[in-house]
Amino acid sequence: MRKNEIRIERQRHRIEENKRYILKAAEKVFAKKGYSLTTVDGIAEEAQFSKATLYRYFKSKSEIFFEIVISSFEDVHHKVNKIQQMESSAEEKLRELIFYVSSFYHKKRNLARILMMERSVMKKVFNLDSKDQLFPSSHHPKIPTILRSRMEDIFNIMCEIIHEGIESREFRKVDVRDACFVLGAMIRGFHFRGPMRDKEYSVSESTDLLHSFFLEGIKKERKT
Amino acid sequence: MRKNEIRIERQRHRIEENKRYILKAAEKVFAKKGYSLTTVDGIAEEAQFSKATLYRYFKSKSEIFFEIVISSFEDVHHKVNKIQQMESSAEEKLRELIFYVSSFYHKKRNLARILMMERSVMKKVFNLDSKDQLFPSSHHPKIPTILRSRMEDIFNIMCEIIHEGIESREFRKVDVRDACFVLGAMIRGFHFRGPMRDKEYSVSESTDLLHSFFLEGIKKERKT
Amino acid sequence: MRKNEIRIERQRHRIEENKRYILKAAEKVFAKKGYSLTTVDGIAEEAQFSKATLYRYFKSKSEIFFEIVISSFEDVHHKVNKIQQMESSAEEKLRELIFYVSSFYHKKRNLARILMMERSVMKKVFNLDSKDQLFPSSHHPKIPTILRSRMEDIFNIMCEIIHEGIESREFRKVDVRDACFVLGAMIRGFHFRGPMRDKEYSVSESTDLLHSFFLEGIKKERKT
Amino acid sequence: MRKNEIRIERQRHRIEENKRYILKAAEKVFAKKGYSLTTVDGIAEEAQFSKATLYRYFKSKSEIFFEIVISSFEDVHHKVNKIQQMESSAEEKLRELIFYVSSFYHKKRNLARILMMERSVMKKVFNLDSKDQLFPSSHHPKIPTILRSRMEDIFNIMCEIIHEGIESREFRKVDVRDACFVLGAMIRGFHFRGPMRDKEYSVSESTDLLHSFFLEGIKKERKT
DNA sequence: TATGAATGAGCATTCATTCAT
DNA sequence: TATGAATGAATGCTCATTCAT
Repeated sequence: MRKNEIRIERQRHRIEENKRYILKAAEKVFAKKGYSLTTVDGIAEEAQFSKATLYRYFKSKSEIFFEIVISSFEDVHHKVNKIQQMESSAEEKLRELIFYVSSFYHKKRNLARILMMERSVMKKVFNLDSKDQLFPSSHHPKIPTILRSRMEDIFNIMCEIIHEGIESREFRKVDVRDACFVLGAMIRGFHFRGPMRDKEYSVSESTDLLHSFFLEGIKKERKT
Repeated sequence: MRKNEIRIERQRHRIEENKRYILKAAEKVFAKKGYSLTTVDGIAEEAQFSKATLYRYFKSKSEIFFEIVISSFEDVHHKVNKIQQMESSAEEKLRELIFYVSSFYHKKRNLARILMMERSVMKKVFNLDSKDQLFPSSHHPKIPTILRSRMEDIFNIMCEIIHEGIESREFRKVDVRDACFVLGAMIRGFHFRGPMRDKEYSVSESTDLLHSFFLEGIKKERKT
Repeated sequence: MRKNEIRIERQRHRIEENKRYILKAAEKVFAKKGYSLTTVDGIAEEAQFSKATLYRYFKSKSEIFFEIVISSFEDVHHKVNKIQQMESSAEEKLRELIFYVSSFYHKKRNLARILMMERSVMKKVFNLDSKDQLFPSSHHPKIPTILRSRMEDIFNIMCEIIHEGIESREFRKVDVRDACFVLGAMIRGFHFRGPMRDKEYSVSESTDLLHSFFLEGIKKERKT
Repeated sequence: MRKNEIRIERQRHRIEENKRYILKAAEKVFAKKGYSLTTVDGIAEEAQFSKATLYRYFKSKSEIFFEIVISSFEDVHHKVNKIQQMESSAEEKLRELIFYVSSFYHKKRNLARILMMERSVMKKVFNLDSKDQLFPSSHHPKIPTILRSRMEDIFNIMCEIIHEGIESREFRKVDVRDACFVLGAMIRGFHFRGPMRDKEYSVSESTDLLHSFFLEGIKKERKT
């Protein structure tokens, strides 16, 4: 039966691989076109599979999108966790965090854009979109729940880092959550710059910039 | 003939009024549904005009959207200009600016979202998007140009304010454009918070928060 | 305002006419192909409208079908009612009834076939097909209810006629409903003859046949 | 080689068994869903074989259906033949016949429904339906012929029984074929009752009912 | 032999846009 | 001028059937 096991294993592997491949292609297209303008045909073409084949691997366009999003969030979560476990000053960790989130946004800019910005679409796509009540536990059962919990995890780690900084007197006594929101906002806002900004910042440039501003503000130091 | 002129004037007026009315309705719908999910039927229904009538006033769905965006930018530009002309400290102006932009985002959140985020849609909508090359210079010929110039104006005023602050030694010697980008990012990012943040901030709360962080950073003051 | 009224009236009329026209075309196609094999494209082609236009007049393929069915039933109900009000012997009425139902089946054979035979399709199409719970009172709200009540009306009239015959001692003392079922079955079965019977009966031939068999049976009369 | 023969025999046997098994599963699904709504996937799942495997045993969805139908007809033919060979009065035989056909319809109701009713489907399935002319004589070459001849056999036996009854003066002098059609119609119609009849009849109840009505009619006996 | 994988051809439905009155 | 009517072009999704192993 060994043989059989191996074959099954190999098959599972191939399926996984194909899925990954499709997701990669899909991500490309989603990133280029946003959610609504992305057609399953388009994904299929990019992935060089037939449309019908995509439907063998995924139940729907929205599931494809969901898988992409989720897997990105897993990555972030993983990485952020690691940062938190580093043995360094809060400032150092913060820098690392900014760097990582920045590079994440840099790479996944368009994906994040969709997620955060095509909100009404996302609602239609993810939520208990009425239809899902018909096929109760088909689809990912609690799509938004998973997402939300991943997001919260990440957010909490950010909070912890800032908290540590305050404890160690590296940082001012600020409201941790407020600070966290602001930091998140800065990074996010910096990478979603709308169509205006012409200057391009590399990830490390933007990290420096954001890190410095978040730490120091722009106010001239008071002598105290 | 006088009479005729008056009538024409009256008509022009009515047309303007209708247009404004339609735009208002459209904005409501766009804000609720985003660009892709908004249908011309939907706008027509909201405006209580027939779809065909909309097409008498506007060339296309995208033009409607464009008009809305442009007019919003006019408003911002106007207001920002006013702030710049205030007789106050840079810090004061900055506060005012943050407050205004915040409340703008607050009100026009969803519109801005669309603008900044459904980028590929925007490209399709505004640019010489293949199709348009077939009907060259139909549509608003240089749609993005107008937009861009408005944006630049606004951006420049922000820069000036920060510049003044540096001159007056209220602010550190930072790169003006960098600071501007960061400030913009903070405000923008703060209002596009994605689906996670649960806490709601009023406009003045968020103004306080952002103003304070942008000025002071979170680093504990050095004694120097 | 007269003019306006007239115009509106005329429009309503045109709409009605178009609807009827489409329904007629659709009935033709449904009759030829059955429900599942009928495509909206097919109907559109038969009606010489664009597919999209059909959707202006009807919400869905199933609604089109439903309208056809309902209107047929209205006809039958109307006619059957009339027969019941005739001043004749039960036997006479019965004859009339058989004749009418026969000719109905003759004309609408294929439609009836669909209705009675593509049962699982019908279920999917008519019933609270989950989806309808989303658009609660859109669509015909109680599609099967209307149908059922029409059917019951018709059935009840049949019962009455047989009942009268028994009262007037034209007929044996049989269970009214049983007799009704059998009569219905005879007519129905006679016209849905499957692919085997080669002999063609005209409506009056079949009426004679069924009437005579239903009245007399095939048993040789007993002297009693 | 004997051994080889045995092995081949065994294989043939296994193939037969699998086929039967698949057909049984398919019948279940067809009965539940009708022809159009039945998917090959569904059959495969019910039969616990892979879809591709079904295609090793049968050329197409329609062939599967055909096999089911044919085998049902073989059964009927066999049984009807037996009834005809009974040593009893025509009335007795008739009763038996009605009982058997009734129970057949009762069991195979949905199958028969498909066969008789989804006619256009059947045409598409069985006949030289345009497509088949491209692959001439692939598929069962004369599918409907086999069917037709089975049907005729059965019909003829029915005729004989009625004929005997007339000869033996049990029955009136009616046209044998007419009577046969009517009888068939009664049974058929009684079991395809459309969606209206609420009362459920057991096979023997319905046999009694039909037998009695077919023999006696509903007319009150004349004293003569 | 048995089967997982792949797909072409369709299908119901939607929507921005044009046209005729 | 205002609008009801009409539609071409898509779009997400399905399914019978074939292929490669």
